[in-house]
Amino acid sequence: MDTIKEIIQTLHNAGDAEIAKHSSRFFKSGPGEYGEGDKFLGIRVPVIRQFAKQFKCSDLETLSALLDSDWHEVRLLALVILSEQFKKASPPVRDDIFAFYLAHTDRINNWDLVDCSAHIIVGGHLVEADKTILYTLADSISLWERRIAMMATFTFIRANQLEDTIKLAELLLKDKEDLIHKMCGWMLREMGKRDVQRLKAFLDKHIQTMPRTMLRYAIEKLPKEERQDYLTR
DNA sequence: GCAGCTTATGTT
DNA sequence: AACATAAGCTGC
Repeated sequence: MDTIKEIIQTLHNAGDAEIAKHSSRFFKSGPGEYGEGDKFLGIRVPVIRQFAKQFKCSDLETLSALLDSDWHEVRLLALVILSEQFKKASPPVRDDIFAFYLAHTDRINNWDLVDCSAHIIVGGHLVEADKTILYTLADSISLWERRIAMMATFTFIRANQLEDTIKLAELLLKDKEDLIHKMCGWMLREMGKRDVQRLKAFLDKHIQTMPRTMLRYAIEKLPKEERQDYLTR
């Protein structure tokens, strides 16, 4: 059994000051920015994924302690391990992991932490279940809970369930955060790969009020002329 | 404010 | 190896 201290020490040893400096800027950890106060060890994602294999058997208590870390990569490690465990878990264990995830959203507090896990754990749990909780998350004051809600629909889209992506995008249409505009545009685009008529219906309905970034992401896979048409309407 | 570019990462 | 995706950055 690896102790929490051993895991954190292992990550500390793998850190690189230059990468940490770059990550700190890239993930907006400055005052007033969305990642305010976050601290970085400077470890690239593929290296974290290697460590996740090494520590894949960590229990929820250990993962909870890792999520409590001030270090961004320690939290990322915990979420990669948790996501991998979810994929291989039995239904009752999946229930536990899902509940654990929702109980720790305050520590899933940057876009990469959401994007590596929400579609696997929240999407994976809800794809064959009641999805009401998504609308609670989408209504949260937390930017990250709202992003988790939309990211979860990635799994629904892959299962050809397109309805929730549209409903959530409509709920989030007036969101003030650029990171939500991007996420909605991304999922709308993915939805459009399955049903382009449905995407166009959404665009025709909302083009006057959609944030520009959401629109641009959503139309990215349309033919050039159609893209141009939507951009100049 | 917008369109296009750069870097890191994941998938096939 | 080639392609697709995210984010931030930059010049208009």
